[in-house]
Order: sequence, then structure tokens, then C-alpha cells
Amino acid sequence: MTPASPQHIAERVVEAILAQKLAPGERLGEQELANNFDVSRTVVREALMQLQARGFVQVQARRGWYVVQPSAAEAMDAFSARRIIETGILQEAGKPLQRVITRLRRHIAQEQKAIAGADSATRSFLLADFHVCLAEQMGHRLLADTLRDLTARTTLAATLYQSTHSASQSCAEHERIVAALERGDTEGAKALLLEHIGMVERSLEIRAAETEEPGDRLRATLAPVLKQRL
Amino acid sequence: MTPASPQHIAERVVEAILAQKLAPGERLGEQELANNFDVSRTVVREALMQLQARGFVQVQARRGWYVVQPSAAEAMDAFSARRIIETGILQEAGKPLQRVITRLRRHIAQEQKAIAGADSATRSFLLADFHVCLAEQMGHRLLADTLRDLTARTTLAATLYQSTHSASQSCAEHERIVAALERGDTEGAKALLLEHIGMVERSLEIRAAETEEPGDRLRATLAPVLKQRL
DNA sequence: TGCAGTCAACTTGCATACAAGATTCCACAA
DNA sequence: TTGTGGAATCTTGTATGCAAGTTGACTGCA
Repeated sequence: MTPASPQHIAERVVEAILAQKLAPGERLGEQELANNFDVSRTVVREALMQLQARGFVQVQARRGWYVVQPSAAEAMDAFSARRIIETGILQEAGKPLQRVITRLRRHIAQEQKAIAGADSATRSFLLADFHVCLAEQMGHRLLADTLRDLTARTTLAATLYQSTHSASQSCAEHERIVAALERGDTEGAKALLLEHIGMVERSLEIRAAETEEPGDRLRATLAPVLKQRL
Repeated sequence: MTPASPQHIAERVVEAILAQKLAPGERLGEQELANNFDVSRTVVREALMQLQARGFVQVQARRGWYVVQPSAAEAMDAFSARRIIETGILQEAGKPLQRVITRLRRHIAQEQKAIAGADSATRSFLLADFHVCLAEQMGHRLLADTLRDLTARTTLAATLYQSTHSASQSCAEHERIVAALERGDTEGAKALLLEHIGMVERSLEIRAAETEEPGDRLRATLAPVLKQRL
């Protein structure tokens, strides 16, 4: 097998995040990764530096690398950024869309297959990748890259804040968006997309923590789970 | 002086690109940078990996690192992405804007000072940073980061394709945008912003090369400069 | 038992050594 | 003069060694 490059390792990590196989806060030891990919720490380190630049991991000096845990504010910022970019992309939908729609339909078919099956990792990946795919198909390569990072971030938030949004519902919403696109209803597609992103965002348990201060999290975490002592 | 970290080095390189002190295609030797920052190649390499992940530099195996030279298509994609993000940010301008406007006015004052002075690097940096500042002030931290990368890319394109857009005109356009924002004219601000970005994009000499194929550039470059032989 | 202090193990940070490929320059021959 | 072969040089790619800091455990003491 070809020796793993930093790019290859970084890509695999991003995929793992998108597939919810890597949880926020999870530790990524340099040596451990090096053993897994059968390379030296140097290569792993370069990959981690790339991931750090994209905001996926952070390092605590001499303690270790960790997958980022987006704060409530950061999660909301990511959702907000996605809303702006994705609706902006739909806005400029004046071109021949048939090829785009065909491709998105194929993607949705894959989603359905993954939902029917038991592979929750593929399912999670495809549901996030739909949005990247949309951007790419509309000809926005740079925004597609940006959206990959943003969806990874919202995926981390979804894991962290225990999203209750179901896969099949997400998939159905994707279908409705494409249907609106097909009938040329740009405004409708935008509305459905906003609704879709809003659904995912609201399904996170961060409503009460919106104005949270750094210190509050610890206090909230350490507060008694049951209000009344036994 | 504190030894330079990879982050520090990467930041300096991005600043240099924004200030047009680093031209597209310019070589960035690992050893050379290491000497400049007085660190080992390891640190420089980690910085370059971060910059590669953000799309600023690319490496040719065992040849060297080079500042990216955006193709015509890539430049247009960057401008397109900026249009979507920046108008999207203005769209959501319903909050108290006074603080934002005050801050932007201060930025514009800096621009004017740089334009009056002779420091073309600061001038170029500030003109690009206005857009980042706008995103940041509107509370979009992630989009501000994205815009920093995108403006760096359009700046590279501007250097590469010999933009003829004048600094004072850009600054005046910034002023008009803020003025529209101040009078609550969101749509007007969006229109002015689109016009501003369009002006910069159209000032590049890539119109005739829009549908350019890889081989065409060489032929065009090697074509006789004067149509008629002496 | 409780607690303070020390030490060992583990992790990242950084520099260096060497491997491997690309380029350049120069000698030499046609 | 021109083209070719090859060595010397330069560049990145990768591994490894050591330094420095953090954590956790263990020992000894009260």
C-alpha cells in the first residue's frame, strides 16, 4: 500500500468527523495515528497542522491533540454561515439545472440506501455531503470546500449537543428542496433549505445555553442531574 | 524575541499576500524562510502545510513551494464566492448597526491615511481587510476567516492580472457602502457592494481569457507583443 | 487514613540527519 | 557551434533523537 501522505491522513480524519466516527473532544495522539497509518510522527504532525488551520482540531501544549468541541456560540455561527452561503448559492440558480438535479437525485438515492441499511457512518456522511454536493454542482468549488468545513463543524455540534433530527426526515427535506429546484421555484427552495437547516439547529440542546459564558459550562455540567437529593 | 511558531509564520505570509508583498508564483524556499525566522525547517514546513490547506501555496514535489497563481476560472470563482458571502452578510443587517458603522468609519479613515501616505503595502492590506472587518463586525467570525482567505485569493488574482482599480476609488466605494448602511438602506448597500466587487473583478485583464484552455495561456504569452514585425 | 512530595512515564516541540528526486552546469564529442 | 552525458548541487520528504512540560502514581510521613 502506498504510504500515507499528510493530505491523505487529513482527509480521512475529516471523513471520520463527517461520519460521526470521531466525536468532539476525542483525543488524537500523534504516536497513535502514526502507528495506525504506519508513518512517522512527522507526517501525522503535518496533517494535524492542516486540520488545525481548518479549525477541526486543536492542540494543548504537551498534552495532546483534540477534536474541537464547538461552543454554543460557535455552533450558531457555523449554522448562520451555512444559511448565508447555501441560500446565496440557490439565489444564483438561473442556469440549466437539469444536470445538477440529476446528480442530486442520485445523491438522495444513495442517502436512502444508507438509511435503509445499517451503516450509520455512511448515512451521516451522505447527509452532510448533500450540501457540499449542491455547492459543487452549482459550480462553486471554493464554497464547496468552505461548506465541507462548515458542515463538519455543525456535525460536531450535532454530536456534542445530541441532535434529535432523524436521518429520514433530513433526507425527505433534501428531496423537497430538489423538487422545488426542479420546478424552477428558487424562492421556495431557499425557504425549504432555511427550514431544513433551522430544523437541524433547533434540534440541538443549546437553546438554554445561548448566552452562556465560558465559566457557566462547567457550573452547568457539574450541577446536580436530579434537582432533589435522594 | 520569542521564537516564531508555525501560526506566526503562516500569519505573516498571509499578511504579505494581502499587502501584495508576495506575488503569485513566488517561490518560498523552506530553508530561506527558516533562516529568516530563525527556526528549523520543521517549523516552516508546518506553517507551509497550514497555508497549503487554506489554498495559498502549493508544493511541487522536490522542487519547491510557490504562492498559488489563480487561473482565470479560479479567480472568478473567488469573486463569485465573495459576492455570495458579503451580500448575504449585509442581508441580515437588522440589528443595531451604530457600533459597526463607527468601527467601519474608523477603518476607512485608516485607508485614507494609507492612501495619502506612500505605504502601498498597508494600503493594499487595509483595502482587503475592510471586507473582513465588515464580516467580523457583523458577528460572523467564521465567515470573516473565510473572507480573509477569499480576499487573499482575489488579491493574488489582482496582482496576477494587473488590476487597474485605484485605491482611492475603492476607498470611496467603501464609504458609499457604509453610508447606505447608516441610512438603513440594506438593498442599496448590497447593490453598491456588488458594484464594488464587480469593478475590481472587471478591472482584471481576464475577460478575453474566460474560456481559456491550459494550452492557450502559453500560446497567448508567447504571441508577439507587437502585432507587426519591425 | 489522609496528604505532601518526588519520580517515572508519556506527550508534544523542535532540530537534525539522511534519503530521493530535480535541476543546473560543465566537459566533451560530433 | 551544438547537442549530449553525467556529476555536482539544491530542494523537498521522512524518520529519529532529544528537550521540555504535564500527568498520574507511588512512597513516606504524620
